[in-house]
Amino acid sequence: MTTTSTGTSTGSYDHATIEEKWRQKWKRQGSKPASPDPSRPKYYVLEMLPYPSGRLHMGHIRNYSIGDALARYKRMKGFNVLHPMGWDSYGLPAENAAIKNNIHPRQWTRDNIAYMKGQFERFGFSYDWTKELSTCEPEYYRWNQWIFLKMLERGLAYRKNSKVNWCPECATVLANEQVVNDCCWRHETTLVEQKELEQWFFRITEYADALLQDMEKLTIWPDRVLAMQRNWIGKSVGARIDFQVDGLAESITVFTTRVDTIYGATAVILAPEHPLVEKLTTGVPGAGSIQAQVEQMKAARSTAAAGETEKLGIYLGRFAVNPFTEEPVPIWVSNFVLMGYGTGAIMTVPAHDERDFEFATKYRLPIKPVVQPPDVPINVPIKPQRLEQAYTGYGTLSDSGPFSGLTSEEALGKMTGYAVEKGFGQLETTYRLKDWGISRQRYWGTPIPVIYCSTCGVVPVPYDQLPVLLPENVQITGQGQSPLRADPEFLNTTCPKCNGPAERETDTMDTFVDSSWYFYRYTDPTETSAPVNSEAVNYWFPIDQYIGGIEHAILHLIYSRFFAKVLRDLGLSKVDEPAVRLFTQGMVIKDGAKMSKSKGNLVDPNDMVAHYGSDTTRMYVLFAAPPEKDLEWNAAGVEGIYRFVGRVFRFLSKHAAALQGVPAPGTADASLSEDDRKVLRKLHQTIRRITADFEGRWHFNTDIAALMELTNMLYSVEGKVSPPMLREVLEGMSKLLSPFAPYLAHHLWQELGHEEDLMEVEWPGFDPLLAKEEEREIPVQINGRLRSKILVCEDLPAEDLQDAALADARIVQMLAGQQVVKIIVIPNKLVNIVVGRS
RNA sequence: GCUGGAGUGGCGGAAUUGGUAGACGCACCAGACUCAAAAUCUGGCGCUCCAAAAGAGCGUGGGGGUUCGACUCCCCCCUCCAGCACCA
Repeated sequence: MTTTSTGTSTGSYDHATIEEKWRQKWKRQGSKPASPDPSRPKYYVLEMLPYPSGRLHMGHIRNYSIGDALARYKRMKGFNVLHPMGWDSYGLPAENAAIKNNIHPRQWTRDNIAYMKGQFERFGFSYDWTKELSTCEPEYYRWNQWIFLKMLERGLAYRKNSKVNWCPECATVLANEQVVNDCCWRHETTLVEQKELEQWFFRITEYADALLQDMEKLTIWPDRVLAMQRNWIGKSVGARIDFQVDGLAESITVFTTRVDTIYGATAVILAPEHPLVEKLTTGVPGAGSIQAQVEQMKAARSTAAAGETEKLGIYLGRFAVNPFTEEPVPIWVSNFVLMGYGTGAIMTVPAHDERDFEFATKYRLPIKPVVQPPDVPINVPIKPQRLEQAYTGYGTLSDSGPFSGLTSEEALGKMTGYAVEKGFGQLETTYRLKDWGISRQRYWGTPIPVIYCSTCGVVPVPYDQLPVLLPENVQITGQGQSPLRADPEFLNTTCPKCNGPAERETDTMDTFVDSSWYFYRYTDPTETSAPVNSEAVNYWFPIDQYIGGIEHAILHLIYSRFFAKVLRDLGLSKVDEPAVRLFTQGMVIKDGAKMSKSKGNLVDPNDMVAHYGSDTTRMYVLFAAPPEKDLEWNAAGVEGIYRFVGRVFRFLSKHAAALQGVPAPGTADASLSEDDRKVLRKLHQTIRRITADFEGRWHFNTDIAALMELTNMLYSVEGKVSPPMLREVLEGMSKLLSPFAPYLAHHLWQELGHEEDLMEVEWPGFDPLLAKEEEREIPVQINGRLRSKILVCEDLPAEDLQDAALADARIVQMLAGQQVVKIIVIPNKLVNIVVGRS
């Protein structure tokens, strides 16, 4: 299908020659560095930076084709555009490659970057490479350390011993966000274990409310991303209530969002891991057996896979006193109560909670309704024995002492207030979001800049000793302990405070730290005195458009929002949110599954480029589906785009020489032939359509369809259009094509005799008068059914349109003997004649 | 279960405030060019009835509703995808 023609202007389409020519030219020119320019509106368009895995995949190409189309459009619209690219270059695959192939991770990473950068260039993506950064280089990661130290000063970084997620496959700790269905996010079938370790955490929970609140500013983020984040943060407002343990000087604090149901509480249930379990069971009859059962429950839970597990209960042999009713309720332990949420203890209200209902039914606990649904009269309480399921909605309180008769909404406030007043409760807001564990027991990451001294304790590395360089010659084992521990030169140091012998922290940071703020650094990656150049950041921020995959909806995008707030509070930036607009593109699917190495359904961008060229590949991924939807790969579809590109090329090749030096056409109606007017109209309609799309919903598939229609029309009027008009339309076409198929567009532009760079040319405007149709086919309906069509001139007034419709021969015939009840006339749209039924 | 999204020809998809459903592309069919093929150019192409044309009927997951008119708005239901999931 590719030819070996020389690529002369009359040959068939030879993408290889054309694209190579422009690639060389662009390479010679180099990137034009974007810099702050207050005289022009700025536009920061950002695509998520890739991990340098070795080569780009189709998902990347889709992501970057969308971003590049936008960047090119905005540039032509006169914006000062920042469009950077870099490398998220720390991470496990480099280490695994090192173990497997005996190559240093840095070497492996740099080789990959060099290769992938070549791919970027081959695709003609218009990045400002002067802003390139790579997170594994000290110029970048030293600022991870700097930010860490600032966070440490502010209590936003802290160390604690805690249960953490451990992936045996990765041999490292994972953040909660990296655990998917109890498995590792990178090893979907490897169950994550719980390990007790000393770890560093970022106090993201400090910003939980801000992260939730500021979502209101993210009005142009996809709903599903906002929903996922809201869900992940999981705020719930409720109360803590203390239940005194009968016969012990202890109380059990439960968390509830439904204090209004507390008169219906018939038990208190603890998580098996609850610290009070041992004390509570000491001295009760059968203590040994009870404790053994609890231990068994704990063990069963830690190995249980995801999914529904049967609710099991163990009665502890003790009672606690409901502070509202002052009646004793039994204390149980159950596997459905989670230690990691709330207080690890709940009150059970079987009548008003489905889980409690199930548990109470199984263990024959009393079910006492205390909230009446709005449609049931208050003086007819639901009989417990007739209760078939819990009523979980709000309603009116009954059997609730002095609170009876209140609505749930009223009761929540009043009863919490009462508990606070009496000293056995307090208002409490809980979050599902947990602090971000950032320690990783791996080599290829940013060293955590902390020193442990036996006399001074935890000592931060002084700022003037940054960066703490990652040593290069280290034995990478993947054995579950940071390889840095085995490097005495790195490990052993002196304490900055007392000068005594000390050890460095040997864990490295989660690589999500790297990608949480890289887009700030892009604005000036050469800054040496701070993580960011504030002047540059203040000019470019916020990001006007961020584009990437939905898979980062929680991980990267929540961490980035957190960092934005931290950097703001450190005075490094002024924005609350990093990106005002987020666009999440759909996945690339083939044979019913997401393209992936493991599924074996990859289409290699390199093969596509070799066969069809960059323009065809880029246009295909934009044409096959609207960008937010999943894209089903279809090899025959690529052929279709290739044909279109060739069609444009051949048309131009045939006419370009004759059009050199031809003057611009007049646009005065009278001077133009019918075909000239027709093709000019189509051009202006196409400009209108594509411009509107860039400003709106980005349905590039329909824009490319519009360009196909324009091309089809060019063929249909070939030989009938005047040379000035042909030139006008082809120039317009070059501009309209340039965001999607830059090589072809530049080629057309040059063939038409232009010296200037098409990228610097102004985006075409459209003239509504020129875009206007002269005639229009109007459907005529009878009782809503299409019966005829009439051809009338554009904007024909309603009365005339009605007359024309009623004069139509077919309509006259069909209306014979009918009673016309009403006629609906919508100018430029339709006529609908309503006739009476007889 | 909760949250978000989707369901339109053989396929990908189009229809921006309710107004000709199926733009554009793929596949398929036919014609031109050719000794022939490929490539290219041109035309056809939702389904059913009819030999065909003319024409008629049906048709946007299903059922109801609002309207002169519904892929589009309202109510109920089904299916699929994604995320979360014993969160008190």
